[in-house]
Amino acid sequence: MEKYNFRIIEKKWQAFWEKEGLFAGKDNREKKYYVLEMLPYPSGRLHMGHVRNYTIGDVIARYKKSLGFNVLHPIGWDAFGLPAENAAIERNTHPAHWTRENIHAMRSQLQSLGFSYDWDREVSTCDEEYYLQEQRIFLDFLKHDLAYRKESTVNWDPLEQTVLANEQVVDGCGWRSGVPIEKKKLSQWFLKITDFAEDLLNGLDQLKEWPEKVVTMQRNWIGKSFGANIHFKTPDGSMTIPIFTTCPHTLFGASFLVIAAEHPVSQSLKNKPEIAAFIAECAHLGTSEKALETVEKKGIDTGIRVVSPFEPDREIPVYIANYVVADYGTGAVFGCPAHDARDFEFATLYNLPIHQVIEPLAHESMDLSKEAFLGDGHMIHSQFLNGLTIEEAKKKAIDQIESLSAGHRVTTYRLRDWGVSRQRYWGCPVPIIYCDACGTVPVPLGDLPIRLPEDISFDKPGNPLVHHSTWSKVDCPSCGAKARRETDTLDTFFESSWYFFRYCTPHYAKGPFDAKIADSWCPVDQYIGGVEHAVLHLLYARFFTRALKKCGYTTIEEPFKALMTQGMVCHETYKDAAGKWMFPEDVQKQGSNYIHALTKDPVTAGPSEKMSKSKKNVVDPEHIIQEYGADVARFFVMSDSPPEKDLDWSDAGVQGVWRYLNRFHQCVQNAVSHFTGPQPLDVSSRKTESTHRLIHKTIQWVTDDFERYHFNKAIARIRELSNALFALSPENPQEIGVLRFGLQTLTQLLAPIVPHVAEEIWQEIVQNPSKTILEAGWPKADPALLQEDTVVLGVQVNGKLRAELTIAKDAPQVSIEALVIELEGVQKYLEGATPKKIIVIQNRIVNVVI
RNA sequence: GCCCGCUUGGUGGAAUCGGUAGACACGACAGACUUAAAAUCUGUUGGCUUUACGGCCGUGCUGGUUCGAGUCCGGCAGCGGGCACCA
Repeated sequence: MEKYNFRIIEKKWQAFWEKEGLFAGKDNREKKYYVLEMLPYPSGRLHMGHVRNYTIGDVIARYKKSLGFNVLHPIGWDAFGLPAENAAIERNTHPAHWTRENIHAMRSQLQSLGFSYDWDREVSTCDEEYYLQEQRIFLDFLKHDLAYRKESTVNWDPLEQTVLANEQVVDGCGWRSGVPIEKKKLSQWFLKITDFAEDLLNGLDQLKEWPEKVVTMQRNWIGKSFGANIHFKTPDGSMTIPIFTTCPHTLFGASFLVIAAEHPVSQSLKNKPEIAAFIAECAHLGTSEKALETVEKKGIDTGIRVVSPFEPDREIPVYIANYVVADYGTGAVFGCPAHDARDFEFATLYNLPIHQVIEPLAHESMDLSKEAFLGDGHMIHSQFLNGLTIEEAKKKAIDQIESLSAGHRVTTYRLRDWGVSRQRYWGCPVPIIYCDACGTVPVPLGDLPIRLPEDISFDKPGNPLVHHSTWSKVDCPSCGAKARRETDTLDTFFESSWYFFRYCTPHYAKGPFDAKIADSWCPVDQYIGGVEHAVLHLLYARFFTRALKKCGYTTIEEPFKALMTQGMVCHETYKDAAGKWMFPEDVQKQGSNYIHALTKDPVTAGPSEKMSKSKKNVVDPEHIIQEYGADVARFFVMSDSPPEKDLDWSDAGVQGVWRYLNRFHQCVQNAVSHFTGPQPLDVSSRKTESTHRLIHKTIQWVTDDFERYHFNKAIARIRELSNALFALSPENPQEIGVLRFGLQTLTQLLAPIVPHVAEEIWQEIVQNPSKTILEAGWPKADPALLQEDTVVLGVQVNGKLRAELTIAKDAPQVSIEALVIELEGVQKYLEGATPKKIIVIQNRIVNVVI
């Protein structure tokens, strides 16, 4: 078989589409459709995860275009960030240079995959054009009381004199220095996302086209909870420690109080050496919640004793503990070991009493010598709460606390304000000036953008902006005195929180975007990206949209109407005889064993895992495109798994796709020479009649599957139709009409997935068409041909399949019952008896119960 | 640790509403073509059992609801994602 020349075809059509401007989104037109894939970080080269993400988006974009939508499908670069600085340090290059080279390489890779991007809208967040607008947004947030400054804790590497990301903290030590980290308080910029906590929570109900799991994760992240602030006092009443709890009903089970190391009471005891040492030890834990929660529980008795408002005579100890979150609630909680797992662990460690206050319901089991009881039940050993359910007891306990003036009910959110300050060079500078006389002064709009200096060095530890000899030295815009610039830059999530608006008017200079045009395109109709962004990026973008609305930039509230979270791309892992990871391309398969391609030594294959550089189980998209072409790569990533599930990369599967596309191409080559003049559909034979029906059914199935994004199923249907069409003979005059119609339809159904070869074949079948295949529209199924007049029913006896019955569609129940008991397969089990019951489900199944 | 998912043949997956488990593909095996190989084409392919017809078992494990469970409910195990400075 002659292979089709993808090298020529793909280049040819990519050039044609670009010349014709086929994929330019046209502003202010009806029937808009905005499809967007998550903003990529320019890490250097495209990986398979990108290929999958962008192919899904492109298939949707092309499908919608063929349905006649005015599609907006832009792309850009999340170009600020930590990896550029790491590269600068490790390879002695400049972050800007490294980033721009990466963008250049990745752009040409994207182009070689034939994605239908409107390249005129490309944006890079590190471009002055972009971050100028970002500084403007920041100043507006400041004006509208959405940005403020406060102290917060960071991971500090004492050797490198740098702030570390949680990712850079390994086992409590700096990843480069290996020195135990410390917590350090810094004054930083925050955005008031908590102002919108309730609104962000309520908005989730409108997101009907988001995966339920993402909505749930966001709901839990916002973490609205009802509870109480309760004042514990020292017996002499000289000191009060307020605590927050969502379990006020277990107050009679309290046997200790735990406070965070950062709590003012803890800090006030630093003069005691053992307490100071413990606080210092807690500081090595860093700021990540995971570290706090998984650390071995540890505490130290402060010597302070307090009493609960309900039991003024029972003193309980106050401990400083390493597992208390300082920023949540009041940084202090009471411990009820009988009914909280963490408190139980702590109490067991320090021999603190365990008071049961909930009596389990009959079916629940409890063993307080082994673990806390967390189930449902009724209150006991709790004076006025005895006998109540948990819910009743919560309410009554808080009422009582309020009447004693010992606290009050509160609604809290787990959500904290968003810290956007980063002590790094490669980010958007915060447009603020500090003046000794005037304080914090916003940079006047006319002075924007605050550009990053180019002459920087990473020789010294810390932020190069701080070390720069002149950059931060400015005159105060307000009084003219000597002042200094803010040297912090913005979190890169800031850039990705509004880029989808910028795409609407990517070169707009008067503001972040033209409100009228942006509102006509937004919200994004379909957003596609990794589930790892389920909370942070997506929540920040939802917050930003509300904040921008508050500042008058938009009328939109929810940025993303529908969301799809695609799975990861995985590959088998390989290790050589020495146990070192190996690239798949260096491994050969020999029978059922694997060997080293060069040395022929045996190789052990491990489980399929997410492709990662560290395990070397990566396949470079570039190689696939070189060897098989973009269409094959696109087809494979769409065919093997549903988009939201993980995809296993398989070289054999790729070859299978290559064979299929060649068969398809060959079939068309064999047929086109017979396409002469008008060739009416001849459906007089059984074969052509059933194939004709199959064509229409396939249109229907594929359309339904595309609408639901079940691309792998759509492709299975396409394959089935292909198998039927490849079996027809172009030499047979009776079959040629159906074959021609079938191939034409097949090409249209394939066009969103394999656009290059489809466009080429379209030319050959339609012969000098005036439109591209997408402009020719999407095929429509004839409803009359979708109906079948007979159905095959499964016949069960006691739930087990024993026979089949072919019968007219919608046949009446009585006639089915009569026919079914006569069937040989049923008679065999009936043995002359009458069935107890016959259950008939129309057009599906019959169950004979005996 | 907490929150959220996932688990179906040798492999990826299909089964849309509780109704015939395994569509479609990969791999494997057999055959055709070929001096031969590659490529291509045709056929078989969940497991056990039976000469055959057939029978039994089977959707991570376990218990339940139902005429009927991959699908619903309870418990358990394994794997993955997120946990606020990676993006």
